[in-house]
Amino acid sequence: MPAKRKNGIDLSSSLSDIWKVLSDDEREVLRKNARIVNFKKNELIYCENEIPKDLMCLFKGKVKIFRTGVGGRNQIIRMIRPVQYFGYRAYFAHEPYVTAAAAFEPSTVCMIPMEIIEKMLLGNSHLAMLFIQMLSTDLGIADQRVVNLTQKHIRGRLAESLLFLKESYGLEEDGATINIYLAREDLASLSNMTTSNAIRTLSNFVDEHVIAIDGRKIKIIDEDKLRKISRMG
Amino acid sequence: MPAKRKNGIDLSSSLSDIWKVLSDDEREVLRKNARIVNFKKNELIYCENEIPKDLMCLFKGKVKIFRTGVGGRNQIIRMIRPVQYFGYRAYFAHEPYVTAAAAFEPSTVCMIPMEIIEKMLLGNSHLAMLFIQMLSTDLGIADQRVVNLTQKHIRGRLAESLLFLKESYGLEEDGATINIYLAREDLASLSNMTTSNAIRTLSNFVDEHVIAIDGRKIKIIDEDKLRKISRMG
DNA sequence: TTAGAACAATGTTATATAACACAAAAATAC
DNA sequence: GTATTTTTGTGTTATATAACATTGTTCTAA
Repeated sequence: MPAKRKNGIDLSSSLSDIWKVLSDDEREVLRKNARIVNFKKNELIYCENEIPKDLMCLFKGKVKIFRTGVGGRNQIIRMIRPVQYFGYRAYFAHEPYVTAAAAFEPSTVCMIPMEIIEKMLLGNSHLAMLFIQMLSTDLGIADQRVVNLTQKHIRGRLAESLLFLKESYGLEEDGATINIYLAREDLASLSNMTTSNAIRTLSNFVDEHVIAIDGRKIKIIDEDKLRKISRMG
Repeated sequence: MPAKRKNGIDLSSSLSDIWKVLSDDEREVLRKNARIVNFKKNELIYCENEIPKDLMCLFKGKVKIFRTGVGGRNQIIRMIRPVQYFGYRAYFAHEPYVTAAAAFEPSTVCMIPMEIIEKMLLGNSHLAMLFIQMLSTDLGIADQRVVNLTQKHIRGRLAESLLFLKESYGLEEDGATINIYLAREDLASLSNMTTSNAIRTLSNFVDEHVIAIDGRKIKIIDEDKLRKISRMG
């Protein structure tokens, strides 16, 4: 039996991870309570200090989780790709959001009230394990990120970001172009540097034949070298 | 009925958070499977790349979770106080440890095999919620830490660390001395700076009458000023 | 009690990176 | 299609912080 559709989107295939561990009754509850929301490019999905209300699942598009630091300088904390969940951490910690989320490009997000999820969690321990696993993975990434961002030099940080983008969003048909187009400013706030330095370092990489750039398209020419730069700094 | 004792330690009062959400049967399982291990000052509790096996609960002492970064430079990621749990994240993420843990001072740790905990989790969703909450809180802290460590200047980072130590370990009877004595080197690797700079900045704070130092004892003289420095950088 | 190591303090130099300024190119609006 | 804003690119300067060197101090051990 195919799942009911909302705005032409098949919930059962899109919410895959969660869907798998649910009973028919639980699935019906989700169907009834899920909202599908579309966001324009650069539109805010939630913002700092807001009270978290929904579990969000990115169906389509690309989303950045970021935080405004000293002197209004933004720092990208995490990036979300389809089909990943986000927005639930603060609810579980009983805090307002400490980050904000915005769509990089036109995006479709499925929202399910956290109260529903929380109730479901108490009756379905496999669902709980899923959240424990996601949180544990993210915390491990955050722990490593702290060290990478603070100890590596500019070149190493930018190289790492490029590799991270490749892992996250993959390559285009040519097998080289990273499948996400970021402004230099976003690349900078992902790599903890100023925009000027992102631009400069990117140019250096081009001179060294590690990458090629065409506007916002970045082609990885020599991945080994990029990895070496990322490791060494 | 009082809980059985192991090496003179009362499990039921020490494992408080977890204990509360367990049934009598589950408590009995923990009693049977818990080991109490003592660690000397500076002794390693677990190390990087090791396979995680136990949930650990610090009963007595102080523990640092750290990571070896570029060029062997250590970075303290988290600090543990009694009665906090640690060592479980990597197991849930199905990874080897990305961090190491060491005792700052003579410490007593209760260890419970993660297999036991995982099984218990599937049958007790309140226990699962507890882990979800702990992980969510830690992830929020990590997210904020990334921004603080990368964007604040040395003075701000050190001030923040001192405040953090005060919040975590409290003050002594005099109402001013921070209740943990760290080497300058540890203070540095907690604040992402070199040992020299930790020493220098500490001396500056003394000159400015923000703190007073006597060896490794740090007395907070002007907390407001310290907060201001932490905010501004 | 002395020898040796670990730790703390301080000054000097080197350097990575931010900050600033400006020009060119591209995107967007009118 | 021109005007205006945003983004990208590049050179210059300033500065925060690491790196290094040296000395004094405290702790540890034989």
